[in-house]
Amino acid sequence: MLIATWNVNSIRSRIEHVKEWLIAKEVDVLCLQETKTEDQFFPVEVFTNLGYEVSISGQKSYNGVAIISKLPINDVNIGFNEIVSNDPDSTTLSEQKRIISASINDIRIINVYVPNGSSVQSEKFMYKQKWLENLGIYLKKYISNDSPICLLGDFNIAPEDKDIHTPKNFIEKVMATTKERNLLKNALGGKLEDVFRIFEPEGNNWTWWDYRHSAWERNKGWRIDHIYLSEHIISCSQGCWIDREPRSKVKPSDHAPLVVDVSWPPSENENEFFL
DNA sequence: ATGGCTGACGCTGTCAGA
Repeated sequence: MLIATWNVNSIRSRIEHVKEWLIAKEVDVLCLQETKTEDQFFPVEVFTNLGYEVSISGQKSYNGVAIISKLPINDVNIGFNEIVSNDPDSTTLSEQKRIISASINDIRIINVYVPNGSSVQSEKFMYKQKWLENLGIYLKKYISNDSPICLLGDFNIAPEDKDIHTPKNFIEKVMATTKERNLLKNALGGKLEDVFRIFEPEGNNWTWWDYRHSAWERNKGWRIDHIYLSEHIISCSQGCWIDREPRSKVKPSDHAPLVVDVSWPPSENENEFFL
């Protein structure tokens, strides 16, 4: 089972890239961020024609998340409200369309587009911090249920210095601050693991290259898109990789897709082994 | 080399992203 995340920077601008990629790579579940369109304009039929189901939460111009799945999509949650209902911030934090989750193949797939934060002095950085705190409350509900969880998306955070091409240029800058790194770590509750780092423990792996300064040509990137798995699935993961091919195209998204391969559900024999 | 691209909106500029 292949599960992927991709910030496409406008689904309507990127539809041909996404379609070609899905056909070529045979991904089962694709989570998109920055779709940048209202639900009524999302090109749903492109995906249903390929045999996928689609769940979307979009808005005009900014943000927007979607789940595209070959397997049935059940029990969809949009925004924070349904899960974090007692927090007054959760309503405000749900106005920007940045989180959608669903049950697919008995895995809780949680697709997030974490706010960028702009700069550490800005209001937007406060918003990012509140958003991450709310994500922690949201995740706690599923973690306490003992649900298999796949949390994935654009986190707009480099978890470690080795996730930045030139870390000395970005010390305590947005996406690299101790504050947001700790907020993300706390939100994960010690229960979700960054699966890419299991297979690629060294540095020099990027998922985002700035459009400016020929960052792609010079391979100056950041690793800000991640997939986090709960212990149920982490033991079933067969590989995790960044697919750089779509980033090399003409008029690309500034992000590349990140893919995880999981053997799920675990086979009977594997269950016996764990018993 | 990180203020120097890209997309949306809607109009020839402005906002936001990261």
